[in-house]
Amino acid sequence: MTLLRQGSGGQALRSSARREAGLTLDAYLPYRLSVASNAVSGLIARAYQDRFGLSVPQWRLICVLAEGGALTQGQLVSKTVMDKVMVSRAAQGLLRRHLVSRTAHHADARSHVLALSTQGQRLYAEIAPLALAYEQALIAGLSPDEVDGLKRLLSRLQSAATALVDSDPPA
Amino acid sequence: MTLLRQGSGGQALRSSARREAGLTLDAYLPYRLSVASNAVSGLIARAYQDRFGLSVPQWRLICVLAEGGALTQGQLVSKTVMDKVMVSRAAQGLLRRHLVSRTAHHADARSHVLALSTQGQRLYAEIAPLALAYEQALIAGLSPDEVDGLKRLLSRLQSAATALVDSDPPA
DNA sequence: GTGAACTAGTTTCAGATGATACTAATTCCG
DNA sequence: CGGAATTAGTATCATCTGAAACTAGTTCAC
Repeated sequence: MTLLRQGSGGQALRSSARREAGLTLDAYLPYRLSVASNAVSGLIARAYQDRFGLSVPQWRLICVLAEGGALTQGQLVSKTVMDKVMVSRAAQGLLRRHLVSRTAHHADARSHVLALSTQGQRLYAEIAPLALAYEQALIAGLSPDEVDGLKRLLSRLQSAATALVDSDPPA
Repeated sequence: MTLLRQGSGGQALRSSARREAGLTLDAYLPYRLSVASNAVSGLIARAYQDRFGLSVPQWRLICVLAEGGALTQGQLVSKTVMDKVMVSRAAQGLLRRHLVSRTAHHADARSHVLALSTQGQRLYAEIAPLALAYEQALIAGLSPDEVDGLKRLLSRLQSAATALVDSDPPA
């Protein structure tokens, strides 16, 4: 791993400095996490895009609306971990394609309530099995315990990261 | 979790359809992975940007060059899992700041060999401890076994995803 | 009630990103 | 050798993204 070519005139940091630093990209968790996530996201994104013309943000909205019924964009923001701009844009795309309906909020005229249209529900019913098939394909060979453990650790990293963002830096 | 408000006039899919689909965003691994990764990447990216004016791609190059000595951009591509355009741009930025040197490849005039400059090495020595401190802060509370397991599972997901990209779809 | 402070959502603008096309050098192969 | 096919790296363009400004509606406090 570290032994890949370096013969060609390389003048790497004397290994003492590296050992002192203790830092290798391949062993660095944030890097590993990012690379794995990009690989998976890319796969999923291409699948939804190619087959249904949906972006990932759009798919997330559909998914949450299918679970949760009618929601305002603000509620969607908190349920999807996307910012309001992204939700707004994704919603507009879905609206154009009549996959969601938008009705005035009964008590707040600024707010709109989004819900899956019949057509949107049909699309959801079509995509959901595919989404699950991808998940299955990805975790094939892992035990249910491993999958649970993985999810738990991911949550942990996520909350650690958000905590650090707020309460600032470790150095 | 699924019980968050939905009282407000919601007409969620009858739960039978959901159970049949078996799909909940919060339980969907690619989503969890993406959210966790974004949180961590955002944290790291901001840290490097604010304190050193480095983008994550630039930091990756520095890191690999510190490990591996002098490398061509092509070698950097394969070591960083970034495409050649990204490597090219990151390299240009580092070059502008004289953090890397670029010399002609002895045997191939198309190719350039990049290496950390003295200044670049200084910067690396300064950042590395911070990077490790962030990693430590993120995995605080996890046992070494858990961390190893996590890395192993991430690798597994990554290779499953790339395999699926090539050999196409599971449905 | 009326103005200050706030929230929902959209728009705008600037920088990041990715696919594609391009240039220059190299290799392959007859 | 000499031209077709490849490769290293860059530039171009169109899209995506995020931050901040903006609009419209609401709440709060006096």
